[in-house]
Amino acid sequence: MSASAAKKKLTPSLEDYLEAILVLIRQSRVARVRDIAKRLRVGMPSVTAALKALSKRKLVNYDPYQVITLTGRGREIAEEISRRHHILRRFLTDVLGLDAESADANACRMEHAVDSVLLGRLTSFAKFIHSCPRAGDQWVEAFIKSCSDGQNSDRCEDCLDEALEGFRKLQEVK
Amino acid sequence: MSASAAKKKLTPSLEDYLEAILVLIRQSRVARVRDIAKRLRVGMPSVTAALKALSKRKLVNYDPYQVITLTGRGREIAEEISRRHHILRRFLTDVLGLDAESADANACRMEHAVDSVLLGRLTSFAKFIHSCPRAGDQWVEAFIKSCSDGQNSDRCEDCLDEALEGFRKLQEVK
DNA sequence: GTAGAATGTTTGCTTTGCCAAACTTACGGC
DNA sequence: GCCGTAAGTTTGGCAAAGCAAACATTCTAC
Repeated sequence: MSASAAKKKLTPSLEDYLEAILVLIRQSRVARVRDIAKRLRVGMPSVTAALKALSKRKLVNYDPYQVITLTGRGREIAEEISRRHHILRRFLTDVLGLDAESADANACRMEHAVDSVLLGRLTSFAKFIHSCPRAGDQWVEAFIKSCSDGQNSDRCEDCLDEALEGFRKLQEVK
Repeated sequence: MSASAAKKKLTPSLEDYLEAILVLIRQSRVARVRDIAKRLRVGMPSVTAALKALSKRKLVNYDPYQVITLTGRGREIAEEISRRHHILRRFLTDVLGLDAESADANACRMEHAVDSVLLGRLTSFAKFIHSCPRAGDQWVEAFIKSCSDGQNSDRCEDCLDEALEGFRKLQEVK
């Protein structure tokens, strides 16, 4: 009904632009068309078009040839997207043991696909692993090692011993 | 340079069509335009267009008004996509404890975003959890419970005891 | 302070994906 | 066997996203 300019849901592409602008501003105080283009691997005309679209939605302040800034709402949204990216990337590196580059590339694509429930679960799971006595950092490392070793767990017993010892200490404390 | 019709990478949209066709064929032996449209929540003209595109790539056998079948290559690709979907959905339900509907919706969107390395990690991780003495099914259940309980781990000690007992048995066996 | 390079924008075109309306084909009931 | 409806297709249109080439502006180096 109301064809108002503002609040419709963003496309993945526009989300990418918004996120890129935020990152560049954080990095170097300003976002330039050239840098946005390079970062997203698109041509400058595409950036201009995107800026107009974002401007129409009141998410960036855009005047031709002028400095690009985010509006309040634009910054909010960009930060939400950035947060998603960050959570995903951390999960991929810290839990699944992907290398930084691969994690970032996957996070970049996944950030438009996961809903907030799933995102919450990923966060909880990472926290749970970290704090649960049955798991913990060494346990995650054992998993990651088992991946790069090709096959798994020759050292399952050592790991178990380690865990047992940890547990005993934990129980003695109480 | 060869502008050959066949092997270019599929768009997410075409992947969806291919997967839908496979699912419908599995379900009821034939795929009809109507059912594909309903499944993907698009209009029938979109389906016709997609079928032509897939036909041009030799992934489906398409003649107007005729029965739709997959070619060998088409089936291969469709099964690969279906496999991705399945792995993702299982991870989301079995490890992160999402409900079936939410898991499916997320898997549906994620299947176009994750690369094969990540997919492999998800598989390995699920297997690792399942078979590692420090984790196992009860451990996963404890996580999922901690999610629905709002906050976590009153019963951390019980869980620990359980784990300890399991370990002792395991070590006695050897 | 001005010319050339760098940056940004416009124009016009392409592709992909979707839809509604109009048209065509096929099938089931009589 | 033919007729109407359901299924499928075509046509024409729209929006998003991209690019190259041409044009405009700004900056920088002299």
